[in-house]
Order: sequence, then C-alpha cells, then structure tokens
Amino acid sequence: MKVINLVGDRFKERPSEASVDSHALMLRGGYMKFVGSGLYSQLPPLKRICQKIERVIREEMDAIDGQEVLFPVVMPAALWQESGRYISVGAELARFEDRSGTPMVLGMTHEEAAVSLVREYGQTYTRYPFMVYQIQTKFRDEPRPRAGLIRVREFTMKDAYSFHTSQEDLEAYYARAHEAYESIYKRCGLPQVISVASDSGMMGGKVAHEFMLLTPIGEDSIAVCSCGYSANVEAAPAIFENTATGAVERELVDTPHIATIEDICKRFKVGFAQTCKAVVYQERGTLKYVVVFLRGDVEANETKIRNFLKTEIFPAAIDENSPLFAGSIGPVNLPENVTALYDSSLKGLENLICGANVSEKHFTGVSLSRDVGNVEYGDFAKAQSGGICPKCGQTTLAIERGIEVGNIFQLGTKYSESMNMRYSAQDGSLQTPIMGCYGIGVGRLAASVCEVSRDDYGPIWPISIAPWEVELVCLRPDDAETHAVADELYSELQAAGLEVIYDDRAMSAGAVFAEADLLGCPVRLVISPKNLKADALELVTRDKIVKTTVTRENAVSETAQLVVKLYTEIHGK
RNA sequence: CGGGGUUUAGCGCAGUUGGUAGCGCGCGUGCUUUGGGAGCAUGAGGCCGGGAGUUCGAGUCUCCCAACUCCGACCA
Repeated sequence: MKVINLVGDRFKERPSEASVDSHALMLRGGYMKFVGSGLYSQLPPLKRICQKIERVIREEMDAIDGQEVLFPVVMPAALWQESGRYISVGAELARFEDRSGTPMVLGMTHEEAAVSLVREYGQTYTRYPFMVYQIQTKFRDEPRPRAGLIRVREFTMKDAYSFHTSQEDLEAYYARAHEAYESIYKRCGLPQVISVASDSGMMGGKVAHEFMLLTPIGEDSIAVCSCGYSANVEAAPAIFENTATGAVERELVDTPHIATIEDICKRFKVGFAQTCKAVVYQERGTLKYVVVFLRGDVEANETKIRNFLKTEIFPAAIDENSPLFAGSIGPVNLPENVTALYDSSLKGLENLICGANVSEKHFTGVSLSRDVGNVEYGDFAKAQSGGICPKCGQTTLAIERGIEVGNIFQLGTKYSESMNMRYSAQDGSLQTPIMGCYGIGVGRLAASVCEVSRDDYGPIWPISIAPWEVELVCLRPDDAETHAVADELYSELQAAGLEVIYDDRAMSAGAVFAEADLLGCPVRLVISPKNLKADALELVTRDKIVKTTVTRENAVSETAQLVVKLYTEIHGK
C-alpha cells in the first residue's frame, strides 16, 4: 500500500470533540470518522488493526475448542420474550417493527440466539460440552457514548457461549477461557490487563470476571490491593471496623436548616464517622420506600442494594406527601411501611447523630442496638480507598479507574431454563444445561491499546496488531536515484513477506515523519539521497528504542529480522 | 433523565454599538524549497444548526426546536 493512495486524511489540529487522547489521535491519524453519536466509520488503518485483533481472538477461541458461528443482528422479539429480557432490558435494546408489524430487536448480545441455535443439537449429554462464538456487530442504544471507540453504540464484539452438564465442567472451562483471555490481551500488546471479580448484573449467574485495563480515563472503578486482590467496586465487599465507645444518653435536638451530613458535623463538631446517613430509594413498580442507613463517611452501593432486594430501585423523590422528612431521616421512630436496611459500617456504634424523623430535629447519642433493637447488618456500601482489603485484611485497598476490555460470566441456567433447553442425561433423567458466556469488544480493545501505547506524535502499535509492520519512507522522491532505490526496496520488502506501507510523496520531511508517526507502524525504514550516498539507510522502531543504520544490500534482511524480533518480544519466545 | 458548554469554509477558530462574513491549517495551480507539519503568488470553497419573531436591515437581539459534547444518573 502506498500512502498516496490511502483513503483518509491525517491532520495536525486536535478535533474539539475529543477529550481523550486516543480518541484525538485516531481521528487525527485517519483511523475513523464520526458519523453520529456513538457511531463511527472505520478507515483502512483501523479496519486492519481490528482484523488483526479478530485473528488473535479467533486463534485463542479455536484453541479452547470454540466453533465460530454467526447469529443474525436482527431477531424477532418473540425470541427475547422467551428469556424475559424483552421486558427486563431497558431502552438500550433497540426495538422496532418489520413491515408486517412483527416486533423485532437489534442484537445487543446473543444468549437467546445461542440457546435457540443449539437447543435441538444439545438434546443428549453425549454432545456436551461445547462452545460457539461469533464476531459480529452489536447495537446498544447507550444513553451516553463517550471517548471515541471506548464507549459506542454500534461495535464489533466477540461473544462466546459454552454449554455444560455440570457446574464442575463449567468451572473447568471457565478457567480455560480465563487463560485464553489473558493470552489475547498479551498478544495484542496489553499484558497489563488484570481480571477483577465483578457483579453479574442482569446477565444472571454468580461468578463473573471483568478484564480491566487500569487507566485514569477508564469509566469503571476498581478496588485493588497490593496483596493481589482486585474487584469491581460494585462487587467488592466493603468492610468496616468500629471500636466500642460506650453508650450515652439519647437526646432530641432542634436542628433548623440542617440537612446534610456536612452541616451536622459542623453544628455538633464531630467527624463524619459519628453520624448516620440515610439514603432513600424507591422500588420500581411498588414505589415503596427503601431507606439505607450508613455511616456518614460511607457511600451507598446501589448494585448491592438491588441485588439484596432482588428488585429495581431508583433514587426516591421526597415531597410533602411522603412520610419521610428529607434531611431528618433516622432509624429511630422510622415510619411504618418503609424498608430499612442497615449497612455494616454502623455495627457497634453507640453514640451516633441521626435524623429524628421529625422535621428539623435530630437525635444525638443514638445506639442502634439499644434504640432500634435487633438490627441485621448487611453490605450496602461502596468499598473505599484506604478501606480494609477482604483478602489480606490490611487497610491497603485503593480505588482505581479502568476500561473494561472483556468479561466472562458463569451464567448458570438462566437462559437454558427460561428457554426450555433440556438434555437427556446418562441415567435417563431430563436435565438443564449450564452455560457460560464470554465477551470482548474489538474496537474498544484497539482504542485501549492506543490509549496506553502512544506518544505526543501518535499511536505506537504493537507489531501484532499494527496496521502495517513496516513503513518505508522515501525522502526527496524528486531525486530519481533515491526514488528508484525506494521503489526497489518496496518490492523487495513485500517479496520478503512483510506488510509495507510506502510513503513516496513529495512533501517536506517534517510532514512525512509527522504522518508516519500518526500511522504508528512499529518499524520504519528511511531512504534519502543523504543516507543513500553514505550507504546507511535508517532503520528505526516507532518507539525509538531501536535506531540503527543498514546498508542498501542488507536493508531487507535487517528489516525482516527486526520485525521478527518485535513479534518475539510480544509472544515471549 | 438532570446540569454545563458548543454549533460560522473540509478541520481549528474570530466576528465590536445590528449594516449582507474573516483568520490559521488543509485543498487546486505555478515557481522556489527539501531530515521533524517550508516560502511566495494565485484560486476554489459559506442556507453563519433549524424554525418563528423584532427591525428598513439579523451571524449578532428574543422565543422555540434540534444535534453534538462534557459532568452526573444509567449501563450485560
């Protein structure tokens, strides 16, 4: 490929809509073009990168006995009604009607399609276990796309579905999938990706892991500890230890215009941890109030609350008609018909300041065990930086940001059960298969690599996914001899089996190099009248680690050797 | 869904008290240049996001709408 024929523009100025560096570089480098919110077209360099990532994924999926299939993007709503998700999933599922008025959906994931594909095939235990996967377009009508390819509405995803006859077999396969994922990230140049325990959310099932690339631009919060523990903040247990202070007398105090924890701390001159915070939700549907009490310095974790209640909740609207007084809600004398949840951060506290459930009044000296009685504590809080690590018990928990570059779930029987998939076991009984599912977003992975592997001038692609392995640069193509030699080298490099992008445009050297940096090819061979005269062609890597000169004679073999060396570094051998 | 910002040439932006639109980059042509986004000359390129209003006259003032974007909420 010659740069002069490469469709797409590379330009100097940072696009105003890009707040994330990788996004800006991929627009500036002619990798993609904005089409609509969360919708992008891919230009040849990005398309090539994604194809290489897909190749890596295919090899790893095939290596764990996966079989590639293809589900339709458009599915009848009836299929999603079988699992119940046509109702339970929100507006991110695109719904429409076909010409005959039949309700349809755009696939945002394919559990239903997978079950319907293998429901008949999997009627006997002899055919288990098996895994099918596809690499295909997904559409999710995200409320807030951001950061270029990091969060989009339409994207290419590898999604895999495995089927098993026992939990043990699922777990064994899950471990293999976990290893395959680690291998994928390593081969794509992201060995630093970690797996963290995650909440399984609406997917159902219990055990789940997310693969996270830790970076400040990530949108997920992850609790990590130096002992090796890591979990999504949604799933990380929040552990607290309170030392007994001894009970004191309870007093009702007037607190006009005092509603926030901050106000209370100022008024009573105490720390946040000596107050009791009330966070109010309502159950979707019943509108029943749920009050979660937490220590004043602790944040509520809605995912944990949702999982505990097994129902959808949303932040409550408190007005004159509600039995609760905003700013003065407390555990003592709580109105009836309100569900109260107590976070374990309050356990053992005996001298709390709480709302009194009377307008503009608070209690001091509240002891939950004395004043409320038998309180059951649960984990409804977000793990905090400096909190207690659930694994090693030290107060060394840190909260970091990460991009989720993949996830794996032990689904269980949620879909096989609801969609009535059964097989005959060896003993003749009818059983429900156990499923796992495994996803990776291809474009997000490409953008993640760009985010962590770049400099001020452009991306630095790992050779395994680079759009081209080598960029051949001819400076001064107006010099006939130089141009002729460069043309020869172009043919010879291609003949040697290398992927070459060749820039022989008559532009200033600065412009040529700037555009080459934006393309980010790992190896660059530069030819100019100057170095040709000295028989010292320049061979450099994009990251500037290797900088050497080669003769015209051995230029091709040296370049090929450097390419092999870079592959070896990634594959570890 | 809540709060902010933006919308003028392909891109980045300016546009004063209201008087019919400009700069830089990029693009075409010619000449000169040539190792980190070169110089001169010349040219093309605009429904000033959409609609309604005020006015003799609106990019500019008023109202409505839309799109994009950032923060939050939400998120398999």
